[in-house]
Amino acid sequence: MATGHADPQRRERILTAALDLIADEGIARVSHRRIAARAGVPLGSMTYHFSGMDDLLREAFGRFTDHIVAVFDAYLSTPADPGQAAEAVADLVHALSEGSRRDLVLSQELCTLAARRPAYRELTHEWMRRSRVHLEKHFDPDTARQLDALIEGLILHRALAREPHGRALTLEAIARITAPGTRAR
Amino acid sequence: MATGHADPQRRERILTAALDLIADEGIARVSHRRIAARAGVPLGSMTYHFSGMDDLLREAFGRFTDHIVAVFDAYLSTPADPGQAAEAVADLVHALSEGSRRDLVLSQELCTLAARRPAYRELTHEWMRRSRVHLEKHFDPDTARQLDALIEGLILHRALAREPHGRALTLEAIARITAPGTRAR
DNA sequence: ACGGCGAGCGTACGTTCGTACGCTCCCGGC
DNA sequence: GCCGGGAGCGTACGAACGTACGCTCGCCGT
Repeated sequence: MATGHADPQRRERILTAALDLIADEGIARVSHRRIAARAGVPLGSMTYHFSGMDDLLREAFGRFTDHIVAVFDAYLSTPADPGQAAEAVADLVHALSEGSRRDLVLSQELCTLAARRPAYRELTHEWMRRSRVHLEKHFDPDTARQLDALIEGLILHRALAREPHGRALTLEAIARITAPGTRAR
Repeated sequence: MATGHADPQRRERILTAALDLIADEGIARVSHRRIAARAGVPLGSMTYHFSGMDDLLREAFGRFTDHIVAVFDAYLSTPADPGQAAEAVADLVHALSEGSRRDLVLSQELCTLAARRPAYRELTHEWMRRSRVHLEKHFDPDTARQLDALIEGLILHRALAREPHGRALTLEAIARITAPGTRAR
C-alpha cells in the first residue's frame, strides 16, 4: 500500500474526501474515521496532518470557496456589456441551483458554520469580496452588492422550491436590480 | 421531581431545548443526551416521545418555521401601501440579520438540511409558500417571488458581511425589485 | 378494595468517537 | 556501512453515543 512518504497528495485527498462526505451526509455525520475511510488513508493521518476537525474544515472550505469563485469567474469573465452580463448571471444562478447539489449543499454548510462561528466568517468574507470583484467588472459597487445578495437568494429559492421558477423570472429580477436610475434617497 | 404524568409540557420543552441547542452549537453537536440535559428531562423520554433524531428535528423545525412566518406576519400585516410595505420589508431584513442570531442560525440549519434531504424540503416549501402569501398582500405574485429571494439574500449577506450594508442599500434593492413596469420579455 | 394496563422512565449494552503515545522506516551526515 | 532524527502511521483507551428492554406507578373498571 502507498505509504505517506510516497504519496504527497495525501493531504489533498483528505480535504476532497471531507468535502465529499459533507456534501453526501452533512456536517453532523462527519468524523475523522469516516473521512479517513473515504480518502483511503489511515486514521492516524488525520491527527497528523490536521490539528483537529476545525482546522480540517477551515482548510477544506477554503478549497471550496476557491472553487466557487472560479465558477463565478468562468461565467462573468466573458460578457462584454451589461446585457450579456445579466444573461451570464442568469446562467450562473441556474447552473448552481440545478447542478450537482454538491456546490449548493457545501455553500449552505459553510454559511451555516459562518452564521454561528466568526472563525468561518473569514472564509465567507473573502468569498463575498471576490465575487463582488467579479460583479464590479460589469456593475457599479452598490448594484454589485445588491446583485450578489439577489443571486444568493435566487439560487437558494430555486434549489428548494417545489416548482423552481423559470429563467424568465430570474432574468427579470436581475434586470430590475441592475436597472439604472432608480430613485435613491 | 416532576414526573411525566404531572408535566404535559415535556414534549414542548424537548423541542425548544433542541432548537436552542442547535442554535448554540450546531446540528453536528446535537445528541439525544444533550437535548435531554438541556430540557431537564431524562434520557429515556427522548426515545419515548420521538421515534428518532429525524423525527424530533422535523417537528422542532416545524415549530421554528411557524415562528418565522409569524415574524413575517408581524411586519407585513400593518402597511397600507407599497411604499410602507417596502419600509416594512427593510425593517424585517434588518431585524432578522442583526437580531439574536438565533433565528438566522436556525434558518440556515434548516435550509442546509433541506438542500440535502427532500424530507426537510416539505418544511421549506411550506415556509416559502406562507411567506409569499404575506408578500402577495402588497405585490403581484412574480414580484413577491423575486422579493422573497432578495430578502433571503439580503439577510444572509448582511449577517455575514464584515461591514453590513446600511438601510439605504436595503431599501434601494427592495425599491428596484418592486419597481413597476420593468421590461419583461 | 383491588387488579390490570399502559404512559413514562432508568439503565445497561454494543458501537463509535477523538486523541495520545509509541513504533517504523526513510534519508542525510559521517 | 552505520547512525540519528523526524515524518508518518497503527493502536489502545476513555468518553460519549443511540436504543432496547424491563420496571414503576397512577388511573380506571369492577
